[in-house]
This record gives sequence, C-alpha cells and structure tokens, in this order.
Amino acid sequence: MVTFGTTPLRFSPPALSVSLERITDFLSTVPLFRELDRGSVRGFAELTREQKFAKGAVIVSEGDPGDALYVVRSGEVKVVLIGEDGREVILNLLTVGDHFGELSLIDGRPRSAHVVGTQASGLLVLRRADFRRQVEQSPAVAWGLMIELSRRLRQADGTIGSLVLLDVPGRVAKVLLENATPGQPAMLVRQITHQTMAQMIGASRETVSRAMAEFQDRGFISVLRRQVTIVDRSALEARSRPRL
Amino acid sequence: MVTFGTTPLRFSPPALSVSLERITDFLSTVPLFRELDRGSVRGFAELTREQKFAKGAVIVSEGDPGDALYVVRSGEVKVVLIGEDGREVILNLLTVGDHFGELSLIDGRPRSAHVVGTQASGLLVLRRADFRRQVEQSPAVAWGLMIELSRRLRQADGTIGSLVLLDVPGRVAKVLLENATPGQPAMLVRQITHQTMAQMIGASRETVSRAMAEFQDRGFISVLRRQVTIVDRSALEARSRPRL
DNA sequence: TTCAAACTGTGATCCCGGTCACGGCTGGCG
DNA sequence: CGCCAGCCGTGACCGGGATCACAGTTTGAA
Repeated sequence: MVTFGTTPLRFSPPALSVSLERITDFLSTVPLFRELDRGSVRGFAELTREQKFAKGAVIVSEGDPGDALYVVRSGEVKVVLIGEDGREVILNLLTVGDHFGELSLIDGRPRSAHVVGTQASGLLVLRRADFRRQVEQSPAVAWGLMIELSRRLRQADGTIGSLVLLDVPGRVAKVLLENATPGQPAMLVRQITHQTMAQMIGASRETVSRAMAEFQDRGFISVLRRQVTIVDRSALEARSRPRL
Repeated sequence: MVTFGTTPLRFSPPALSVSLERITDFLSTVPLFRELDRGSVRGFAELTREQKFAKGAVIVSEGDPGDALYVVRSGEVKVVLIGEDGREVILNLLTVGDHFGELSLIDGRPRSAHVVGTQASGLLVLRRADFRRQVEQSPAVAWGLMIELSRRLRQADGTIGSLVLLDVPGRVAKVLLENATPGQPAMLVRQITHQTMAQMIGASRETVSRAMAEFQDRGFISVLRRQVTIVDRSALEARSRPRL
C-alpha cells in the first residue's frame, strides 16, 4: 500500500518536476480544470499522488468516510451499488479524464457507492483539505464542479427515466448510442461485455444477449470479434424511445 | 399568465419593503442560503418575484431554455419526465423550501424535465443573470449549491439502485420510510395517493394498492382516512432491502 | 499450442407485475 | 344534502424478462 508521506514536496528534485509537468498537462485536459490557467492547474498537480490499482481492486467502499478525490489517469473503474444478495448495479463506468469521490468532499458524508477497477488503473489522489483550500481560492473550479455535478444529475435522471419507461431492448439501444463515437455510416463503441451492459441497465445477461442478437439480424448493428459497429443509428434511436 | 414587469423595483414603496423582509425571513430558512448573513439574503430577496401557479399548471417544460431558479414558497410541485406514450415518471415532489431549475442556470442547457403544480403554489423566481452575479460574490452560496446537488445525486443514485434491486413492495416500503416523520411507535407520512406513489417508483397503481394492503394486514402500517401511520418501522426497513 | 477462464447463444419454464374491467368509497362543491 | 370526480380494492389474464441449464466461442496466459 502506498502511503502519503508527511514530507512536503514543494521543492521537488528535477525528476519529479518533469513528472509534475506531465501531470499538469494531463489535468489541463480534464473539464473540471479546463478554465484554469496553467499555474493554478500546477497548484493542483502538486497536491496529487498517483496510486495504482489492479483489476478488481476495491478503491472505495460504500459507507467509508471519504476524504479524497480521484482522477482516472489510466485504465477504467466502475461505480457500483451492491445489494445484500450480491447483485451489482453499475452506476457509471469511468475512464481516463473522469473523476469520482467529490460528493464526500463536498458534503462530508460517507461514500455512497463502491468503486472497483475493471482494469489495472492509475489514479491521481487529492486529499480533502488540499482540495477545499484550492477550490475556495479559485471560483472557476467551483463552477467546473457544479457543471460536472449538473451533468451527472441530468444523466442520473435520464437513467431513472429509462428504467421506468423503456423495455430491455430499448435500454440496450440507449447504452449503445451513449457509448458510440459520433458519425453516421460506421461507428464503433468501446468494448462492453453483455454482462456489464446488463448490470448497467438492470437486466439479465441473457436478455441483453437476445436483444443484441435481434439488433444484429435486423441490421441495426454488426458485431465482428466483439467490436460493435452501429449500422443504423436512427433505428436504434427509435428503439430507445418509449413505444406507444 | 403573470408577466414580469420591465419596471425595476429596487426602490420599492414601503408596503413592498415589508414583504421584502418576509421574503428574507423565508429565504433564510432555505438550506441554500442558510450560511449567509441577513444582508446577503436580502440581496437575493430583492431580486425575487413571486409568481402564482394553479394546481396542474405547467411551470417549466422539458427542452425549454431555462433562465430562472424557483423556490417553492407555498404549495407543492412535482418534477416529472413524460414518455411519448404519455406515461409519467415523478423524479421528485417539492414542497415549501425546496427549489428547482438550478441545473439550467449552472450549465446553460435546456430544462431536463417538466415541473407541474400538484397544488396551487407560490414560487419565488430568480433570473439567471441576477443569480450568477450573486453567487459569484458569495462563495457560501456556491458551497450551498454544491451540497444540494450532492444530496440530489446521492438520492438519484439510490433511486436507480432501488429500481434495479427491489421489487415493487420493497420500493413502496422505501417511499413510506422516506416520507415519514422520525420517531418510533406512531409516525405519519404526508398524504400521497397510490397513483402518485406508483409514478414515483415506476409501478402501476394497482400493484401499489396491493402492496399497501399487504403491509396493512401484516401490521406494518395502519391507514385511517387516508392518513398512513407506520406501526412497525423495522419491518418496513427489512422489506426495503434486497431479499436473498 | 493448449487449456482454463471468461463470454456468448438459445431453449424451456415460471412468475412478477402490467393491464383491463368494474364496483365500492369519499370528500368537496354547488 | 346529494352528486360527481377522483381514489381505492380486487379479480382475471397474459406477457416480458428472470432463471436455469448447457453447449459453443474467444481469449489470454503458460
């Protein structure tokens, strides 16, 4: 387990400064920090430690006191709720540039979900006190945070809507569209197993399989070596709307 | 339809000043503004107009450009998604002290849901530009907003979890608990029709009726003249957890 | 290359809960 | 005080989707 040293690193040796610049470059691409000038971003970068997690590692657990914000630098993690019966609901899949853990930093309440690596991942960790101080000094980050929270709230409300209004094939169509690169004739999706999809939309693996099969032989999508291509975007869109 | 006058009201006649103080008193009780000193709250109060809506009135519509924040001063409103087939999902019931519309103020995107009065209601309206200016000047409101957004996000994620992990009686138990006053032996809930509950948890009116009937004759709750009393809180809690 | 582990495809069965159809309450208003 | 609109309770029916059970495919690690 990596521990956070108590040694201040403000005056880092040259080797670290190089990595500091690389971290600064990276953070500059994250929407949260996009409005900031390079100096401020470096301010955040300095407060950061990188921590590695293996595939399957539990990064945060529901109910933990939360005192850090994480930014995904490499790999992929999933935000999940786990029922007492062991069933898993995936609230979100996060990839590089995404972040999590801000809720607990903001309201001081325990973590509301588990976060688990779906691949080996590198996460930048920012502790609460550092983060708060920094946010209080730059209103731009506060706005960025609010915009991000708004985005997620809209997304969550949309998910609630789909769960209630759409049947399983409709929800499958929706995740496909949400994970597709823009552009019409051919479009690819990041690879997602049926099992994962099922947990994202609250369905069983088998039903997702059947929906995918149906979409294939209707010519909405085509699958080659597990790579999904969207052939008929508008058909999927129609299918992802409540039917009369 | 009430229109917003173009006349500035900064220098209001005495009669209005009295109402200004009452509005200030009211806003001081809203969590969003709780951290502010009275002067700042008055600053917000001054930017406010009260607008009345009848039961059933559509206050905002999904897709509208949103440029105002609303605080419920009296009555009750519901935040709903409406499927093309006409089915309604209630995302939230808001009563006095609650507010809505901040998402569009924050990110500038269109409204993500409809808001409709469930009773005749009085809403304080605050326009975007005024609100932003005020927020930028007082970081306390920014934090308040973030805390509120966090709360809603946790709630939304919890709702997603229930929809996937719980059966209908489980979800009914959950709303009952969420709308109950604290305290054990007897506890009341604000009056909610079965139809409304059904739309909150994504179920049919009939199934909710049956769940409520079951809870009654198992002695979990008792109903007298449509007033629900929770008799056995822990039984409901058990029922609102995923079963093995 | 080979093998094990992880995915996927598909049939059979079952049941939760949506929908339809009514009849009985009840409470708010003229 | 009576009536009508909006709630509520319950039975009958049936369909989407969960579950179970396997067989067939990939894939990646040794």
